[in-house]
Amino acid sequence: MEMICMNEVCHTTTTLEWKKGWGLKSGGFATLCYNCGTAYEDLVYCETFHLQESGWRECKLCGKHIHCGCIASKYLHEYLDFGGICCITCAKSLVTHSIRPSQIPNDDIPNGFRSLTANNIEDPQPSYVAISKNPSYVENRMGGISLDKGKRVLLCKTMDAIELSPCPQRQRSNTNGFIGKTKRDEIKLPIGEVGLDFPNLIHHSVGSSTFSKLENSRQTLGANDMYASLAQPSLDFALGTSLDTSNSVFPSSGVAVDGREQNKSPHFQQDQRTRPILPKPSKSGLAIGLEANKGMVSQIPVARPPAEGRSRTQLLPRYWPRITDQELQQISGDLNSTIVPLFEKVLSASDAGRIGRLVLPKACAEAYFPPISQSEGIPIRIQDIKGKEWTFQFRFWPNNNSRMYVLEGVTPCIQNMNLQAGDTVIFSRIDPGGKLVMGFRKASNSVDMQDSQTSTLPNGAPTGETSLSGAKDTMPSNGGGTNEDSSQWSMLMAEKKTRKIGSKSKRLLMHSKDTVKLRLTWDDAQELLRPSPSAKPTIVMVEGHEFEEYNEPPVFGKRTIFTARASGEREQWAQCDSCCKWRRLPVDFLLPPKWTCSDNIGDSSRCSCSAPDEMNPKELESLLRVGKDFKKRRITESPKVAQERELSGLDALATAAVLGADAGDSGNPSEGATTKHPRHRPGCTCIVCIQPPSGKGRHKATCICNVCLTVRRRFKTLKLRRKKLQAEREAEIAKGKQPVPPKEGSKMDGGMSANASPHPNSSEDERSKNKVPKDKRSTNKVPTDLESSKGQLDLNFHPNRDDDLPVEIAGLSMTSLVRAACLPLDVYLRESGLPKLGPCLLSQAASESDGGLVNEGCVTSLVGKLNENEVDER
DNA sequence: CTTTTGCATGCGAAC
DNA sequence: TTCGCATGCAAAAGC
Repeated sequence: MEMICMNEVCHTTTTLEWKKGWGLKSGGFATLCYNCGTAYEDLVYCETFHLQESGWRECKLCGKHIHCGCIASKYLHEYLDFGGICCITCAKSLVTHSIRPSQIPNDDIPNGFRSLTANNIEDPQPSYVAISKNPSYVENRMGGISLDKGKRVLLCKTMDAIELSPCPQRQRSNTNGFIGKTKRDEIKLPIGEVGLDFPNLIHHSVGSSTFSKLENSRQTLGANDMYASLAQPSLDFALGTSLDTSNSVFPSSGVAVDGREQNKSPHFQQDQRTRPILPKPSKSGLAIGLEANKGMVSQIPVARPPAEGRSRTQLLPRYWPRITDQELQQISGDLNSTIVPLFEKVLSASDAGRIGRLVLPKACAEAYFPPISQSEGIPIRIQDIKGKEWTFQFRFWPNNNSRMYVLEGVTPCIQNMNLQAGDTVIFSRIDPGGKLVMGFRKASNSVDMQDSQTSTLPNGAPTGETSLSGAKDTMPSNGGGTNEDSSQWSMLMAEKKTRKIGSKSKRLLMHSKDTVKLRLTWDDAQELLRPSPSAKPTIVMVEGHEFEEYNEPPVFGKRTIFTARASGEREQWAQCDSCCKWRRLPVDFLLPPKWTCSDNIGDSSRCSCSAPDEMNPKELESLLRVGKDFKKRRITESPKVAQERELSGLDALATAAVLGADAGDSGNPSEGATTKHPRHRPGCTCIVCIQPPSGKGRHKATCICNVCLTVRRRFKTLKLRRKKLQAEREAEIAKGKQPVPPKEGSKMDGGMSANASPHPNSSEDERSKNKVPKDKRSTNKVPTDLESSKGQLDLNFHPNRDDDLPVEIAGLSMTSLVRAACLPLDVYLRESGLPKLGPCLLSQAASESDGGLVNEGCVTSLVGKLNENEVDER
């Protein structure tokens, strides 16, 4: 039974559980909040309801007969505080005048729950009415409910309550989707299918008032079960439904299967006492949830408390099935049926081993599998929803006065599904029919090692690693050698992992899909992280590399789109939160979470929402598509690819170096957001991120890889540029102008000369060989000897890194800098009015250009220009 | 000799 | 302290 817990601390929609043993006035039973354990002593356990669970009752108000024992109920019924039940029609008449309990805000009442408190607030005996769409559920959990210390709570559930007072669907998540709106007919099953003999039920439904008679009643029902089972030619095992009244159809093997029938098993009797009632098969749960949530289907695999009340209150969360609403919807939609997830289990080494025994959690076995009294058990059939049926022996072993339930003969199924230790099998039920489905979910480690197996639903919808379909689409036809090796390896790894982690950590194991989602989310977050607007970075040097440290945590910035023009000019586009127009921004402009045109102070022509769009609709569409494509690519990127991407930062740099710095940016617009990020995100290809830690793995002095060659060439060009500047300065000095002092600790030079080598060890040698004082090396003084710089190339130096540059410096905008960077050196020099380089230098520069580095000149120009700025600043 | 079967044992979680 | 369950182990059965 669900209600809102009245404990102020808890106050959640929770499941009530009948408990016995405190000598409470309600006959030793109390109702406990499943969440916080608060005992509701006054929510008494109604004995009479038990007695009537499978019978018909006469409504005290209108005289209608109400069947209250099973899903074949013709009339919905309600429990009245003054005793007994009444039909829904009469209950509605009560509800019409009902008021809401003052203690519970309307909004706090979860979906499917509604106040039906008696209309008279002065009523010293307020009414509590439970309306059940699933009568058995309520019956099994709740009988009459009385006042709890003056608090008026109405406990009601499902359809008719919602019909009378629709609850917002946003509440649905609170109940895991098991509550919602559905058609009344959906909870009905044909009587024949249920297998009940109604007159018989009526016969023994009235009159008794002792618990033992309940047992008798159930025994009789058990007999009916047997009739039903024997009458059915099918061997299908109807899950769950078999446990209460009828619709289980056991294998016609003639085995006496039910401890209830034979009552031989003390074990089972004990269970019957402590767990008084087994739940009815709930078609309500998922069907309702799915019905109510079309169009808003969660794709997050949620650990769902099983629909059935018993298991919901007794199964450990680790056995709660995890499956997304979308998957359920797809499956049930395709099959015109409802998938009711029951429980799942992570396969142990024993389960997945060749022994072919799958140990079932006791609670699950007793809740969802047919009761067995004989150790040898019964054969049951489990099928996937494609119709592939597997027959297992469901049995138990006596174990320390208890039982250990196992499914025997699961090896073919396990192998067919290519499952290994660590993978998860998911048991579900298909309604109507109650057939058991055995799905699976691959473990993350096996996914990683096996090319990310993706199961496919019957309709072809990808489901990630979860499948209820029996893995038909993904299963190899036969375990070939490679696959076998892979399986063994995976199993070994899973076993190792299991042993390493230990069962203690079972509950902490994160399902692979969760990790993927988490990772994507983190990636997303990283992309949006910005330094706090008020934060001033502290530049720290770690092994000679500069790092920006922020004392304040990063904030989430506004998502922008980066583009690159054909000219190579990089742009950043941001959408105004107010007018939704897209505005162009400098590439290194960091936006706060909320940004409007008025914040666009850098562009006076478009610092107002009234300013027209800079782009025509076509360009805008193109821009948005670029952003979307990148996002899509990132989302659909398999973890493996993502990992490869993370590992290939160096290659990315090399590619960027060869193709030009903008090559990557133009393809991945949003990746441009790496500028000045407070934390470098995974996959970042910036020079800092790709630098191996602690100097390990750095390139040797003789390395001729693309990166090193490129950096060397750039370095040479830089030196040429500096030499030129030096010459200019000297010329200026000669003309009597004030020389521009070199900047102390120039980032550029510091990186190039002091820390610059990708080969730190050799660079030390070089330094000692060249006998350049350390303090001098750290200055911005331009080396005069190119050879002295050999071997001191710095992979940490990013020629394109503009993140530390001021946006506007001495009249130079970033745009102009980038533009300048794209010009060939000689063109740039000409345009800048700078004196041409000497023939030898020009030829050297030309030879570099001929070397295939299209952007070399651009980079050099940019660097030179920037250096010039630095010099000018000084 | 290998595989299957039934049970025992011990660890860890729940109570 | 109890219970559940993963797994070990020995006897039985099968090849």
